[in-house]
Amino acid sequence: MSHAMDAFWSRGYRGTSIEDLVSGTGVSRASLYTAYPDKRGLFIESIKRYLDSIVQNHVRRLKEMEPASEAVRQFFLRTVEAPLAHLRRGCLLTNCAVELGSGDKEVAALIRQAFARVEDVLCERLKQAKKAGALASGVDSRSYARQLITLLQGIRVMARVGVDRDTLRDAVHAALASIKQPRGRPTKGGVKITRRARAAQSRR
Amino acid sequence: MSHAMDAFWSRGYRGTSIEDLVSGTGVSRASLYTAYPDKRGLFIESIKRYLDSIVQNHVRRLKEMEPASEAVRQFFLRTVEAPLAHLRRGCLLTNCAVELGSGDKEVAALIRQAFARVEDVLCERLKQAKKAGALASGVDSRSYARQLITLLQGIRVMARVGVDRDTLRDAVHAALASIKQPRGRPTKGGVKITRRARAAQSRR
DNA sequence: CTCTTTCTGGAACGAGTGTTCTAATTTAAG
DNA sequence: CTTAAATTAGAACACTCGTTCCAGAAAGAG
Repeated sequence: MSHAMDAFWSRGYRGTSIEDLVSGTGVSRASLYTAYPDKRGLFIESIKRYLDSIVQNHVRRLKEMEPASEAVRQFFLRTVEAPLAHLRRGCLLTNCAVELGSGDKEVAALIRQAFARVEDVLCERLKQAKKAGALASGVDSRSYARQLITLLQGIRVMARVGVDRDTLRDAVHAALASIKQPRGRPTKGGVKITRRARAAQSRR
Repeated sequence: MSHAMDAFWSRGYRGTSIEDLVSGTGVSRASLYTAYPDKRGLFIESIKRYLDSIVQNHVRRLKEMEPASEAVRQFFLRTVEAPLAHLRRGCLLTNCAVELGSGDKEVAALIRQAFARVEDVLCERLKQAKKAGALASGVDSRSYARQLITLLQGIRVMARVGVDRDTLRDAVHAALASIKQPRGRPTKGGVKITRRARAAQSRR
């Protein structure tokens, strides 16, 4: 159920009641409990749905874009330049990670696994970027990937309490300093930001 | 109330009930409500207590240690080498930031303000480190500070779901790569890690 | 049509929530 | 001691929570 995912995403696990899910969608209480064993079961299914849609989408773009250095760069720029509502909502995985911690082992494992997957893809692309000369040869791809995915979680936290977009932009640009920027402004699939659009997004 | 702070820290705002606070300490329901207007009031007071004790302590060490480059380095090493229980518990501010988002404006402002304060101190010390030649002159102190405090939030998220300590260590070392390390191993107040202690801490 | 299955709204349940109130008990002051 | 203030345990209140149950409506199959 997509509405369940949205609810958990916006209001968290404890913050979302069965009533919210029932009234927010056409499904009845009874048939909800025939489809899923309990709230937690529905929650886990929502996480998996999130992984297969939102996360999968980001990963795909990260994997497919060329050159690799630009794929990595855009991966973070898209995050930090996202609409304000998206920034405030954060990431379902990040939110769950903090709310539930490692108390629920199944959920924790699911989240760790997703983090590891993104780290792997980042690492792979960083290696390619290094081979292409867009990344200093002294940089360890694995460590750098780990740094970046940790930074991503931090961005999600900061954005959620309303830290200025400029602060997040600064953090990202500093972290991406080791990646050499291409000559012209990127346009093919890249995030092209006009001054007008930028001003509109920064508004809070 | 120190016990309230601990409870909110470990189990979050929604996860902590008045009953938890009453049974966990010697105070009665009635006198709790004479001391604080409601649960939220007590919660805010707990956050302030956290700021004045835990955060203040970390900031003090960050400000006082010499040289500045080592102060910054140790600030992050202490975090990542902390006992496992501490890592799992995370940071009260990070946890609250994610759990409550920017819904509660007073809480959100309190947290943003704390983040900004740490950022400022980090920035100040980075400037000193640069002047001392321990930081490349091309690095912008403000941006770097923002990168580091964002990374810190990320560490808190990752640690909470049980991501390997090695991963976090890697992330930190990569992020601190721009800071030149001193000649000998630091001992005066620094975190000295024997191989035995390291093995014990990494265990999970 | 009938029969069977699936789904519905809504009642009901027991437990837990934050908060208020009362009455008894402890503590401190004069 | 007496008197007054503070603090206690615990009942009570008005919810909300997740979950189960049930009578009826809808839908599909034969």
